[in-house]
Amino acid sequence: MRSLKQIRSFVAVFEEGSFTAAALREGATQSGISQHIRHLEESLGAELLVRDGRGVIPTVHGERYYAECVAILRRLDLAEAEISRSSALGGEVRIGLMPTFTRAVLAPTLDRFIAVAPTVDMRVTEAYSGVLTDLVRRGELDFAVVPGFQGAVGLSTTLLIRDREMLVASKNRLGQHLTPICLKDMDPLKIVVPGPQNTRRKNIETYCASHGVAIERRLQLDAMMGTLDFVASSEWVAILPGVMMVNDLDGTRFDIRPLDQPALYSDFVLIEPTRRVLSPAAALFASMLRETTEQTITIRQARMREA
Amino acid sequence: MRSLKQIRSFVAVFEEGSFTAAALREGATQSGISQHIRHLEESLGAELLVRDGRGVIPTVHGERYYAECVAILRRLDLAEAEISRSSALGGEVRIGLMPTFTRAVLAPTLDRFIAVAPTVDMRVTEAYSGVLTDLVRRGELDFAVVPGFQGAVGLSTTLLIRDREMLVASKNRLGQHLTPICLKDMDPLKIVVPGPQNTRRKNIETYCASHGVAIERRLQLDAMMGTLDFVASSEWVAILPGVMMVNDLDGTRFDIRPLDQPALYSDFVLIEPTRRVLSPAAALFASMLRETTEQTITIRQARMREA
DNA sequence: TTCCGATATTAATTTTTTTGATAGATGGTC
DNA sequence: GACCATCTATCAAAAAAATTAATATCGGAA
Repeated sequence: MRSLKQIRSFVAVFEEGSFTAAALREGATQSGISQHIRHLEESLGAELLVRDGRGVIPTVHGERYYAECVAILRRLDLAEAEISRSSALGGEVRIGLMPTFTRAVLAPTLDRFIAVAPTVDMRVTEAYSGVLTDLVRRGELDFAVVPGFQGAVGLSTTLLIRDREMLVASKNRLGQHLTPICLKDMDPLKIVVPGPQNTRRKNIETYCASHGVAIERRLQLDAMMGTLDFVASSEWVAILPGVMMVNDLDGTRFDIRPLDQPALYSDFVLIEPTRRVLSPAAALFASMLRETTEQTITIRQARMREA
Repeated sequence: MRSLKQIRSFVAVFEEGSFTAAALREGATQSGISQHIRHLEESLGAELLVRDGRGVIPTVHGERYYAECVAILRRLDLAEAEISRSSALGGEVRIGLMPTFTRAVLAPTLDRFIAVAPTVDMRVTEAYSGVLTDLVRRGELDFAVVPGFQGAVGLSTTLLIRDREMLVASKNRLGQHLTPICLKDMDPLKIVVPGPQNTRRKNIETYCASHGVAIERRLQLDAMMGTLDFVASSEWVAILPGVMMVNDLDGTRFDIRPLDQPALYSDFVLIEPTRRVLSPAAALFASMLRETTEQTITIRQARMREA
């Protein structure tokens, strides 16, 4: 007979592309997962997954069945959420944020959230988008905020915010703090960039290449704190999302100028496992995070108009 | 942890209104059902059913959860149907029909069906609507055709056919075979009727009462074959759905005249368990049954125009 | 070929489910 | 109001199913 465990196992294998990874995610053994899938296939009388030496590939049946299974799991989660956690703010909220968000908008969001939901057990993980995406897919995080991208199996994506990229340098190195700048006027650049696995790296390279911005030297730093510290004390510059620089708008430490002609925008999306539904507390935190970020941007725009 | 068995048990209890009945339907023991419901309620942290001495009554949570559960089971059934019995006509089809349908339209439908689906294991149950409804709800029949009525928990209803009621008497007793008749012109009636539990009984009584048709004597027969036989050999009459009289349109055995001023119509609906999806074979049989019945009515209308 | 990284298989173990028996509760009835 | 019929709850034993750990097997890449 069919069971939810079998279905959850299948969904996990489908999304992870491997029995072993699915076992890890489900807190089970590879052997157990293997048997679940076998029983499922037997009882359906059809192959769902083709095993090749390096993992699994879904069959046509598998694709269709997966779509239904995810929808079913989600619906079940929703039905149960409506009953169990009926609008009560409680339990735990586990979220993942990139340094972009932890630097400036996390703290004020947490302040507001904790005031409203004092009993919630809050856990924030700081990491880069690849790690966060994995954690969300594996169900270890309720949601994460990552750069906009072209989806992933098993994840639902919602645009959280669109923010402008800034050229950041140490104080008095750029001048005209908070006024728009055309990057081409500044080249050749000595620029600090994240590693090639980082989504923003590609955006930056593409922007420079297509607008003829010459780069004199690149320094690859995958440490956000390190980048800021280094930029603050050197002649190097960095291109960073505006949202992380709210606390430096006073110009005492950095010169910050929005890229212009053309402006460069970055999307940040909220990702969550499709098979689950956000708890009320998690949903509240997400909406507070959006609000705080939007306020941040509004404040910056006001300052920019002054400047 | 939650399981499909628990959910199926809950759906069964909800629909049957009793643990004991649910156990019977699920082929389990009352004890097992009881424990499933308890675990479900524990894991949801909410009561779903209130136990009173004569069965159970759902709570508000129970109502909502039930609706979701049925939808989920149905969706799962659909997903699996798409894979397993992917459009192949096979397996078994178990249907329930009242004598109204078995008398004349079953045979030609079966002829056509068997020709198209020779490998299907076909099982027909003849019974009255109450029994058929129970059998469908308990999942022992794929579908049944019963008089139109106001739904039942867990059953989906589709109108199959609307048919005209006929006054039936032995040959030459009414005269003007196949021409419309106003029942009031014939009263007082000596009429054979089904028992009060029969849906059509109520329709007949209501019709007579509201159109001032006097009934001299009633004879209650819950045997359709017996009714016909008795009517054929006596001065008693009966009011019967036209669909069961197709083979007697030639007038050699009965005088048959449609009720008129006003005409009396009866609805027949197809009922199936909401939680399941009709197999392709069952769906095919249902559509053939409808076609045959419609042809039957068309033939009768042609004959009536001739008369 | 050989190795590496997968999945499959198997038998023992653990956990869960199911059962049968019984107790308890409730409403209807005389 | 006691009795009766008909429910559900509980519990411990039995049965069934899931899970594990160890190991076999398979398929591709170097």
